[in-house]
Amino acid sequence: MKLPREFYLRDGLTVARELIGKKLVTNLSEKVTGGIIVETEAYMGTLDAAAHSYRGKTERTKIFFGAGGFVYVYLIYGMHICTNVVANVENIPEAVLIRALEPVDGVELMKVRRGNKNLRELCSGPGKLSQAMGITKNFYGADLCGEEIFIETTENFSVEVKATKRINVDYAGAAADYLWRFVAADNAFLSVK
DNA sequence: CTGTGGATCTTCT
DNA sequence: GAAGATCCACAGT
Repeated sequence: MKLPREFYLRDGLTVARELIGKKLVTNLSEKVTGGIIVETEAYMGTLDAAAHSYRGKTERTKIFFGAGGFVYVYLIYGMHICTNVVANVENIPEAVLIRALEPVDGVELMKVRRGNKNLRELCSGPGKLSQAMGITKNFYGADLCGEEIFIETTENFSVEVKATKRINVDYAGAAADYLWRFVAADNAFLSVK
């Protein structure tokens, strides 16, 4: 079952926590790839010095300020795409970064996109999973309630969710210590070894 | 197996 | 003009 718009209209921390164990799917030119979300981070707008939306609305971050359930992608370090899900209602700029997936559907296609890496290397990081899923800058603003990219519920995937500190945000002052990263406990496909 | 540095470009100062 | 929500190749152990 595809998650409805209402799922995304709640606060970013709730959305980040509940996305663990759901399945992210892309459907491009009849080619489907999908994986279980095992790692997320919440970025909480005006409360959070690490969030891109912290300093207000710009051309890049305007999608943050719209309603939840849309995709925010951006280029990091000049070479990698990061995939985020916008959370909460209009004018509350929160988002959830998808950091790792456990590959499920279209694994062969993922390997082609990633250059024949082994299963554990396909989606264990934000740049990697974006490449494996075929997500590019063209997905900026894509609707998660549409057909090309969406998140659905899963059966028989229950895990313990753990909250930890976020990755690579030490520059964000006090916000660097918030426990706003959520992981499926002991999962083999997390981005950090 | 671990550690280090290069690649590459958008955004905001 | 500098730094960033990263990844990978390559060198050394």
